[in-house]
Amino acid sequence: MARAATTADVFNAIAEPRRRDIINLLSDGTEHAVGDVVDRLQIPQPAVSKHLGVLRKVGIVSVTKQGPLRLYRLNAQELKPVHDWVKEFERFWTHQLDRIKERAERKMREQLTKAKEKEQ
Amino acid sequence: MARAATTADVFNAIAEPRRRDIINLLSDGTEHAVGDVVDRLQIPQPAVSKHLGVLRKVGIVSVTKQGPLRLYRLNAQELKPVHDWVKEFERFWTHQLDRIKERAERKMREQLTKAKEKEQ
DNA sequence: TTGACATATTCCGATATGGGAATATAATAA
DNA sequence: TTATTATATTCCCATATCGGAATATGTCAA
Repeated sequence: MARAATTADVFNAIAEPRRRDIINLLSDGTEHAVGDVVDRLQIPQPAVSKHLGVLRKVGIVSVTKQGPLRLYRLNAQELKPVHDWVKEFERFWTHQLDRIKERAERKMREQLTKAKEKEQ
Repeated sequence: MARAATTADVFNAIAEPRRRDIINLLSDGTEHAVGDVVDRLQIPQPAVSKHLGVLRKVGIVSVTKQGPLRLYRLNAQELKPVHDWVKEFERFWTHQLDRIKERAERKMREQLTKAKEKEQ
């Protein structure tokens, strides 16, 4: 077997930087025509259409037709599995911050102690 | 150009389900030998070595040698970029929950109102 | 119908993949 | 040294990729 298809799941779909760019652009919650994405991200139109096709296949975006335009909108909740998975690791860098904070506080207490000692 | 290498960045590296499984296994913070991963995840040893190689290349895991064993440990902070990116979309499902909560609360207030009306 | 515009699709080529099987390498013990 | 155990690497294959270029499709207006 080869590498999983980009349309296999959300994790594969968002591996592409340009697709994340597109998602970011759509994250304002409004509908965007393909040409809009092309203009704003400076990506050739066929590439945009293809990327949107991948995102649509995994449900991250949905389309509605309006005349000759195709309006894409974000279905952000499809990203929740990614969030849920990576959230488990939040503690690793949060705790790191805690440790930094603790060290800073200890230092401050030490400073206070020193100052008090001087007073006497 | 073809699809980006799995070692191109964290997003590509974690697209593989088995690699996420390995990351999950290592998330206890302790060191694990390759054979341990093989036993627990029931993945052939060469596959595990290859996946760990990808994860090492992007910095998600690091190795130390201990006799014939290679002990792998997680560098979870490397997952922060993923967390940071996807966190932006948290509001989409959080707000959804808020709406559900609001509806539930409104319903409860209505119930209370009805009960009061009955009292009189 | 014809033309103009918006978008999708197809074809191409270069590339990397992940799995399996076999094999190589490394460390240690007997 | 040799055997054993742990792990990494190599080779092969089927497959899917993304980008670019060209082209097809669809919608509307004149």
